[in-house]
Amino acid sequence: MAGGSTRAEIVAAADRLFYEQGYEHTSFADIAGAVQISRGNFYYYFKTKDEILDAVIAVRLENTGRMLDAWAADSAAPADRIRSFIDILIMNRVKIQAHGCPVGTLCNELAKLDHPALGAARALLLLFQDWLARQFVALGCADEADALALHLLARTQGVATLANALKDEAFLRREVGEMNLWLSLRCEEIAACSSSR
Amino acid sequence: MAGGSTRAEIVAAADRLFYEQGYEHTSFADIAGAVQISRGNFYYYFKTKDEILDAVIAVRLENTGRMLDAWAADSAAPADRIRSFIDILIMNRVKIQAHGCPVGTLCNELAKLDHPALGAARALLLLFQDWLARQFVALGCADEADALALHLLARTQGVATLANALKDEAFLRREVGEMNLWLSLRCEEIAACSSSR
DNA sequence: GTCTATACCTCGATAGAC
DNA sequence: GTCTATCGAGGTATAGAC
Repeated sequence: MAGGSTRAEIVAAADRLFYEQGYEHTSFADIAGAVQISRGNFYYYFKTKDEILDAVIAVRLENTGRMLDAWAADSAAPADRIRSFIDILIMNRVKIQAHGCPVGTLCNELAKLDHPALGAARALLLLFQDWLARQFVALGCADEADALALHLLARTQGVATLANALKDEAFLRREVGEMNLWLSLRCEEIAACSSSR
Repeated sequence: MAGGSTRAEIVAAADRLFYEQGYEHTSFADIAGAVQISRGNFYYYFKTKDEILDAVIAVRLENTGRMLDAWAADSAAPADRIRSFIDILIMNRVKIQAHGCPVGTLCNELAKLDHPALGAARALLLLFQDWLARQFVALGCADEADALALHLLARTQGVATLANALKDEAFLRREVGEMNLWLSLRCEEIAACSSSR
């Protein structure tokens, strides 16, 4: 259907522009221009700017869920799955250096604007947290799974923030190495602990 | 002098509002309203919005420098000085949960806007990095001092981002504990290494 | 479903009286 | 040094022709 495709195009363009320029800095004219439609037509699909933000967050939730499913399908071992998560910093290093983490920077901006959609954006973080926590449970750290998930999430956020501010790829790669090392040490501890039982 | 004080008041109000609401979301009317002067008078002190941003960053650089000097004066031991840095997350926890890290969120926003002042904002991060690196050198980790400084800086940024997005004080306190533990382990390693020499 | 035209507001910025 | 008045640009949002 042509209508469904136009709507999807608008959301995709808004998704990209909100990431690259920020939510508030992106105008309807910017989005309409990117999709090559008129502003009037734009309003046929979305009445307010908040509506399109909700749609963008919803589509990001879907895409993130699919990505996590793919990582789970690619690797059976929980440690390898967690490494897939850490490696997004490398995979997306160019965009991260240019625009930061899409999730972290959005939450950041919405918090400043005191925007009601912060709750929805927060769900994106919780999606990652829940998925990571499940991997840590499978790894044998049930007691601290949530804390470990948040710890790793925080470290990736910090690396993304500094990589963006300093445009320092060597730093980014070094920190990814540190995170993988941290994970390996955790795995060794668990192996030692369970074999001594 | 009354003139100098008005200017300082404008910068102080802009500093606070840029932190709380973001740079772009804060209008001249907001700042003028906070200082209780007219918009016209505002332009007597600052011709453009970029000018007041530069002034805010300059005053933040001064204040940060003073804070670092105070920490150095308070503690002779480099490890204790580093702990002073880590503890700002606790000291400023309420504001961090509400508005994030003043430095990180500003760099974030300026990167999205592709704003020329990003370079100046980056100097704020480098001020922290240099100071932390000097403490790590004094601690006996000269070879990796810069990397350790950036690592710690990244972790505080990540904690601030998540604490802001999730409004989770328990997480913030837990991560501060982890960072202090990490520092203690580093100190033990150094002590063991130098005694075995 | 897509367009043009436009209302209405707030923004950054200027001019000039006092 | 402080004010009022105002400009032009650009923002969100609406009305209505096609």
